[in-house]
Amino acid sequence: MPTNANYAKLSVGTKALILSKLYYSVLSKSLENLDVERYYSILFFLNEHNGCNQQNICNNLAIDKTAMVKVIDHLIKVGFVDRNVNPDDRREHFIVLTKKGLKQTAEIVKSFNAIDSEIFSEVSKEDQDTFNKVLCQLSSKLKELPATDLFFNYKKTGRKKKTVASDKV
Amino acid sequence: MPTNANYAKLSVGTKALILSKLYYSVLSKSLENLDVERYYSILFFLNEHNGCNQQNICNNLAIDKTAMVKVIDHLIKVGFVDRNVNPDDRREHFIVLTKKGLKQTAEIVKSFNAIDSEIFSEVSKEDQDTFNKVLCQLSSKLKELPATDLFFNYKKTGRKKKTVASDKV
DNA sequence: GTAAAATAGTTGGTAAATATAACTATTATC
DNA sequence: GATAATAGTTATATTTACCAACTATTTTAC
Repeated sequence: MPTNANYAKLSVGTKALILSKLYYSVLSKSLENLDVERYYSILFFLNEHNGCNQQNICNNLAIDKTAMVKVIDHLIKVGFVDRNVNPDDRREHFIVLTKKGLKQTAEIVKSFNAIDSEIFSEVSKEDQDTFNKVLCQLSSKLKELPATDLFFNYKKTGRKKKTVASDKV
Repeated sequence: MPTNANYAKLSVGTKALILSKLYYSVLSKSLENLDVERYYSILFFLNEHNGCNQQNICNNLAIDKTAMVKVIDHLIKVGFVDRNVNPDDRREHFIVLTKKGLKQTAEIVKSFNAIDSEIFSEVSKEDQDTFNKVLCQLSSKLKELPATDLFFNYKKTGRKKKTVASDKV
């Protein structure tokens, strides 16, 4: 019983969530031999932005900064990164991959790339470009969406929610 | 400092995860007045498949069945659904929306649709079709990916992972 | 017809993710 | 110099994810 018809009816948010679950499931299977079992996207990001601060990772990967503290703590514990105070702005802590972190992150990057090229292998270049363009557009749209304005028909509580930093994804 | 360049470099799995986070953040803000604060995708699915069994929801939304038990327990507690044993196959439990569940699920469906149409509003019909087609292709590809074959360069542990049901998303 | 396998669901435990509020330290702004 | 803003931390509570082991029921194979 194939359920492509069921799938098509889902919201794009739900389809994206399903895709990410399937993706990370495959990814983690392919990386079982590493010394971390998760945080792959963070290490992937660090590979491109080695030495950035924690807030930067949070903004680019849509991760809460209080969660990031524990993630970095863990990555320090397993010897993947160091946390260095920026002498020019002592509020900032630079996150730097160690030699071990760099080595294993290279494996992570390879796996990410291998999965991407595998699952896109039968998609035309044009369709890939369109897909990526729309994906980016949707995220941009969502970031600027003032939910309380759009959904005028729902009564709002007085609750405040988190703000969005300027360099967020 | 816009980070579209950073975003573009991420894997499709990570981009999808970010999209889903942004999406559900907007969604939950728009539905703060309801008697549930999550499980929206499950209620959305039930709206189309009222009376299906738990496994069916799991397969279509890529949710673990042990997690589903607790979700359904909660939805029963807040009066959104009933859990009825199928007399023809007493292993199966049908999940049926109550009158209250139907009413509030209608609001959820409205919100899902409102967000989708809002964020797709500036995307051409052709691009929408391409996007959805590729999204579906990627999920299908991921489901059939035998990670151990793809990543021949990684040593495998003896661990077994979960199997994939035939009607999974 | 019965044993074995498969399926649907449940339980319990562990670890991790998520969210929030309150907090320190530091720097920027007025 | 007071105030606000920023980067990060701590603490807490809830939810989720994952897995192994389990019951109950139905299907399959011999």
